[in-house]
Amino acid sequence: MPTLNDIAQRAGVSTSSASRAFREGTSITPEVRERVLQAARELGYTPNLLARSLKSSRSNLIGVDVCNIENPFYALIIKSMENELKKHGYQLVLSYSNGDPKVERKNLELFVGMQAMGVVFMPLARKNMDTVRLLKKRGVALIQLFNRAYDFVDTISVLDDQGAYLAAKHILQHGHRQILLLNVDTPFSSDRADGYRRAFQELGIPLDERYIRTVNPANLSSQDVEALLTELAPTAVIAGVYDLGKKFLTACRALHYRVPEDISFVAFDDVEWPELMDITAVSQPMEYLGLTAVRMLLDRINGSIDMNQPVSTIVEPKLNLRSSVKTLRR
Amino acid sequence: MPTLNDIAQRAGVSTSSASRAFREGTSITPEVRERVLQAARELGYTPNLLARSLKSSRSNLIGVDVCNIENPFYALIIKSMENELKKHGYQLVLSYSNGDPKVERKNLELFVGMQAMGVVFMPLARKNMDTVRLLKKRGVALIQLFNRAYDFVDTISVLDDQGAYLAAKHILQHGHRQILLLNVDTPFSSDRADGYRRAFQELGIPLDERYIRTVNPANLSSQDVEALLTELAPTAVIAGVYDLGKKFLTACRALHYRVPEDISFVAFDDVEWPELMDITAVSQPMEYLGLTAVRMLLDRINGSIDMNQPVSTIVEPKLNLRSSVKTLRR
DNA sequence: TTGTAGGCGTTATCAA
DNA sequence: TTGATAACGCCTACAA
Repeated sequence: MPTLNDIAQRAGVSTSSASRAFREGTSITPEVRERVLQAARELGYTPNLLARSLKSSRSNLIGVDVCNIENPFYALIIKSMENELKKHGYQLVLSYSNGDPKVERKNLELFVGMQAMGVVFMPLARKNMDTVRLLKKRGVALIQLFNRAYDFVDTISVLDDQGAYLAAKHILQHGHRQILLLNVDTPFSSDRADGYRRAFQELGIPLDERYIRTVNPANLSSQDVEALLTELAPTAVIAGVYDLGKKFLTACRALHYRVPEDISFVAFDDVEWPELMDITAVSQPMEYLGLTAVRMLLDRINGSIDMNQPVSTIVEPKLNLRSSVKTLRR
Repeated sequence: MPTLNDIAQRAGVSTSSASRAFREGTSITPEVRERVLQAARELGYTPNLLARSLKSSRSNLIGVDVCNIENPFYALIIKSMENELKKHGYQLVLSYSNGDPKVERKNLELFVGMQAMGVVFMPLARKNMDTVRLLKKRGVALIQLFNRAYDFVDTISVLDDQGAYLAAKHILQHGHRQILLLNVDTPFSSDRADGYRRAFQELGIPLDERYIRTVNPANLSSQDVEALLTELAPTAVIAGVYDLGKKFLTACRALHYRVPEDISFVAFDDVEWPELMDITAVSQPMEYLGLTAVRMLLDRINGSIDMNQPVSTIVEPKLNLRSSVKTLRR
């Protein structure tokens, strides 16, 4: 494994000159640089980024902890972040916590150890106060996505209640009254139930709280969903989160319900199948989320934001109208 | 930022003792170790993994370059790899090349620079011979996924022609004859067209080569697919790759074709929507692929495989039967 | 078991 | 512009 020294020797210059040849804006004669680069080519030399980072105390690493990669929604955000980061010379390091706070903690600590200059994570709960504080104290640029779990950390979140509001209103306006909201008990940005209630209120329609069902997507079986559907006999369903939409559709198949003929439906997160299946869905701007996250990180890293107080960006979802909501005559 | 030295001082021991306190299997008095760890806690110290890697020349980094993350299929492989890698103390570093060989090269070079101990990539073409050779020469454990582009590199691939064979046979046995294969021109593991032809041959059914259409998923518009469907009027379609399935379904919507009433369909890659839409699909064992990749990497890294010759693992896909293929009476 | 000293590969400082 | 020298933070003989 050739080192800078080997190159320097072969090129007949000092190590410092060799070092300079590999960096921009260093004072070096073009001729010397070329000689060094030539030697490097011959020996197949590549700068050791570990040593470079150690010396310069700039790792250019950004740690990203994702809670659930199976959701293609997150994949798109990662892609967006990776693209933007690379433009600025940073490298994305990926971890999954699967929503487990203990794993999240491990991952965050690892990022600290790797001297990551920035970290993006998606806290499901406020369970790692010490570790997050440590990151902050270390001066690591920090962003929490979707959930404002730690109030001293920059946040990017989505106005989920607005999504539920749009969905519920849309369905109500099509004449439905028994609208099942499959709500999630994760403490995300804002409670979908609020938006749901707001829609009823605004339209002056009485609300039956039984139709708001808080469930845990991780534990919920398709059978559970089937049971809910038969128990409550809703004419329409809002899936509060991506996975729940899948479970709803699976349950529909088992019960031989057709959408929208037998039951109307609005999905959350418009990726992959809603478009294919012509299903109306609440949509979040994934690329924008990723882009914003990176920008906020870089602003912190470059000190463009020198305030101590945390910044919060809230993004509004929209409703992509398709044909999964039937008009009911009453 | 506290260093090992600071900890040592505070604990009243030497740097080496402090160092030992953080590692397993080192000879150190429990009492001393505790004092060191206590000091670390007080100062919020975390070992600098960069320095550690530099010194020990073990970065524990595994670089993964993905060609297309939008395909949830890849996301699942990444998840599987990340899980397995973490168990063994390695960290996944992620990059996207989007199928661009130039970007792929950049990414591979970056991995070298980061002193990655292993690299997994998905070459679309054999365009980076120099760089891949360099990796190999450097002793980086190397795996190419899906495409045996470089013959001196370990490979994990899927028998794609088998997938196409199973699909075509299944459709033929349901009485179809005009079966459009949307084939891809990426030089993947094995040509789907071969499997398609094999099915016809085996059943002694004459084949019309016009029904094998090699297309480029990246450039192909839904309109193109519509045009193909109207031109050839197939009674069934096999989408050779994930994205093409989506485009097919979109085209169906535009043309008001129903699956399977008006046209039968088999998808490639059984993730996300085929199950929801009750569509028969060729399925690849994603978790197994990821797991195998990691095992092969670790074997190389640990020298369990000390041969020079490359290893190749080929996985067979299966056909998940659902109800998107109609039986034709002829 | 503990401490000392040297070095991993690079960059920064300072003279020349 | 160039080169010698000293770090960056850690690990590891080796000696005590």
